[in-house]
Amino acid sequence: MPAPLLPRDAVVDRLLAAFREHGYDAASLGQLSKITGLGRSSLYHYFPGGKEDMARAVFERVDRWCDAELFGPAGTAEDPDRRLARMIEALDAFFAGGMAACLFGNFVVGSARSIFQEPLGAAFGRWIDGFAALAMDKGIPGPEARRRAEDAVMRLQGALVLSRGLDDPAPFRRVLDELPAQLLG
Amino acid sequence: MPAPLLPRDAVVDRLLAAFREHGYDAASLGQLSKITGLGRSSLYHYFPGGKEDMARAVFERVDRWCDAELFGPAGTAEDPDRRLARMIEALDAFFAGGMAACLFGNFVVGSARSIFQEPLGAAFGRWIDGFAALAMDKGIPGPEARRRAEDAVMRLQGALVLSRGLDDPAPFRRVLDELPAQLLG
DNA sequence: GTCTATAATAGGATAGAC
DNA sequence: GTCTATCCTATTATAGAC
Repeated sequence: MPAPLLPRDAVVDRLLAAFREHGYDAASLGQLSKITGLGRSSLYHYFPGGKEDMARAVFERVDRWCDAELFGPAGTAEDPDRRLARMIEALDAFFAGGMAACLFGNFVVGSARSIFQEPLGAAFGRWIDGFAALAMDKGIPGPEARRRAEDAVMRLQGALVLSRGLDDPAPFRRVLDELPAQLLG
Repeated sequence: MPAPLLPRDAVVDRLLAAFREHGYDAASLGQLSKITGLGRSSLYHYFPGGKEDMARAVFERVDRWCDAELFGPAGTAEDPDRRLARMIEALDAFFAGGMAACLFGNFVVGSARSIFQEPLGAAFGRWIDGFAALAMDKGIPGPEARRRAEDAVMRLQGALVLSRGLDDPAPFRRVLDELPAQLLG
């Protein structure tokens, strides 16, 4: 048997890039094959369930990324301000300064919405929970922390849409800069 | 010649519903034909340029809706608070309480992004300008008004993503409720 | 202005060789 | 694990009758 051209994780990374840029329905197997450098059959070897399997793997990868880079630090003893500073750095890199779309944001339309409805709600819920936990660690009372956390998620999602719509990273930049005061101030 | 089954505006309305729900790339002519009740050939009669023409017509229709329902009232002598209250009502209806996606938001991904890049930036710009004009009418200084207006657009877009992601109208509802204080307070 | 028919292409998915 | 070849469906778009 030939050796794998790419480790599975690398394949999933490239699939992620495609689903972020085109959305679920519009990401064609041809594009996915091209961007991974794998033939259709190789993709089906990794993902027997076809495109839906690929999207599921990508979805889970982003979920794991969030746990590791975003909300993993929440469990540490580090103070909330420093943890948030590291989250902001991670968000900036992950979203390419606001010019890369959010997979979850893309999946609220089209057939992805029905296919991934439950994990999608859970993923957004974890974002809110993660931010709320941070605010509560800072001493902000539960209901207010939750309100701020929801605001943070909305502002990030909205900033990604606006930055891409205007083709200008400034809105996303500003939301990141204001996040410490908005969430923990 | 047979009479038109639907006035052109009604056709565009139904196309809008499809592009909102599926996005540009994923909205197939089959779906568009089905949702309008028109055969493919009739669609090509209305829109000789095919899907791109249909999307253009839909885009312009939303633009006109914004002028009429959202920023048209900005020119009136009515006080800013009342004008905003009417905008909020219009937004609530247009976005079905947060459960209907935004066409502009959908068009920041896939091939729609490259096709509509310029009108898309202009549309988001008009949203910001419209809200900023309202805040300035209320006496808020230019730069601060502009900052609040950008925030308003981001929050609305983000709330639509979040409400659809959570399958819960509450985030959009809250953003609408808080809009008067956030923009004019 | 709408219809049926059709062309040409791209879509998702599978089979079997190596 | 990758490849080529293939199947079937759906896709965009056009032609021509009424």
